Amino acid sequence: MILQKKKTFNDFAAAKGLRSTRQRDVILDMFLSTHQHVSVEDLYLKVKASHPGIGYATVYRTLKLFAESGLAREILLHDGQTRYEHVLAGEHHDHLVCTGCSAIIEFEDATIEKLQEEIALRHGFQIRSHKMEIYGLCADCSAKGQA
Amino acid sequence: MILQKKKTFNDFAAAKGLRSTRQRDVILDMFLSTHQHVSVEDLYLKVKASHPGIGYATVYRTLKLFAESGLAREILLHDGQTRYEHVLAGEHHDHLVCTGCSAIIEFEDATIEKLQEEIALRHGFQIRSHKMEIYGLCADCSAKGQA
DNA sequence: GTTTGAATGAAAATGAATATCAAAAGCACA
DNA sequence: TGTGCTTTTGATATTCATTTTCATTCAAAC
Ligand SMILES: [Mn+2]
Ligand SMILES: [Mn+2]
Ligand SMILES: [Zn+2]
Ligand SMILES: [Zn+2]
Repeated sequence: MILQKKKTFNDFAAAKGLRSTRQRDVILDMFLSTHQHVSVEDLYLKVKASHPGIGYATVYRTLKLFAESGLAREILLHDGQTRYEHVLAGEHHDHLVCTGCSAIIEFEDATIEKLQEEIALRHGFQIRSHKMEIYGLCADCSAKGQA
Repeated sequence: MILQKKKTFNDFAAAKGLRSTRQRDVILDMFLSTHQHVSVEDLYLKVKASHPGIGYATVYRTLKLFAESGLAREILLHDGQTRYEHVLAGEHHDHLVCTGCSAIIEFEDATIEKLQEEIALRHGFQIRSHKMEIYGLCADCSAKGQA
């Protein structure tokens, strides 16, 4: 699993003629050990804890490379912070975002995806990507709100 | 139509105890005379042309008020600029965004909206808002790409 | 008219993302 | 293993949209 992902990135790097560096190895390890939806700041702090020499800009640049390699996906929610999440092969999902506690719930809906394609077709539009986010209160937060 | 919208804002302002100012009147008129999806910068320039005294910050603040009053909707596409669009009573739509020419096509799909509600229900999630954007190439741009 | 607090506008501050550039490091080749 | 060339890095500066600050102006209640 993790080895497979490292291979994905190494193949990408090789194909692009990128050099292999200690920094990129460390950042990749750290990214693979995180859970969903890390902000650049989050990951930077995590990296800095064990490798204080690694700079901010490098984390930014490297995460962009991960996204480009297909390893990660960049997501922009409504808080002005870019986040990155793991991309599982052939999988796609969208998000429920709690405005109370910032929890993010993932979901997949094949019917919606299909309908999106039909809409695009109807407008002669070629889909390259899409985003769909539902904002509101998660179960916990709406329970608390009423208590 | 326009009178109705002015009333919407005036009622909101009254309810909130906001004062009525020349600036807000001008900005409202200008906003109502624009077409879809104005950026703050766009509107500021338009306002400045006839009312050079009105400041940047006031346009920002006032557009936020319009959104709060239900008159306008804030939309954040992937170009780092907040835009505002008119809200027609009881209407909702989403966007197809062309990454070639920046054209924005609006669409509505009741089935998708319904499915979103079902998904939320399944997760005990209370929807407050949602966004759905499809990025890609519009008919014109994909035709040009092939030519 | 006077008073009082909200609104305004110019300018400064913020904050995320990107660019700059000298120093460090990877890598091909001898 | 060393040399030379090029990429990468990291500290810092810069950019750009947005927000904040704060002295001044103004709306509106008295
Ligand atoms: Mn996710
Ligand atoms: Mn629209
Ligand atoms: Zn929550
Ligand atoms: Zn186009």
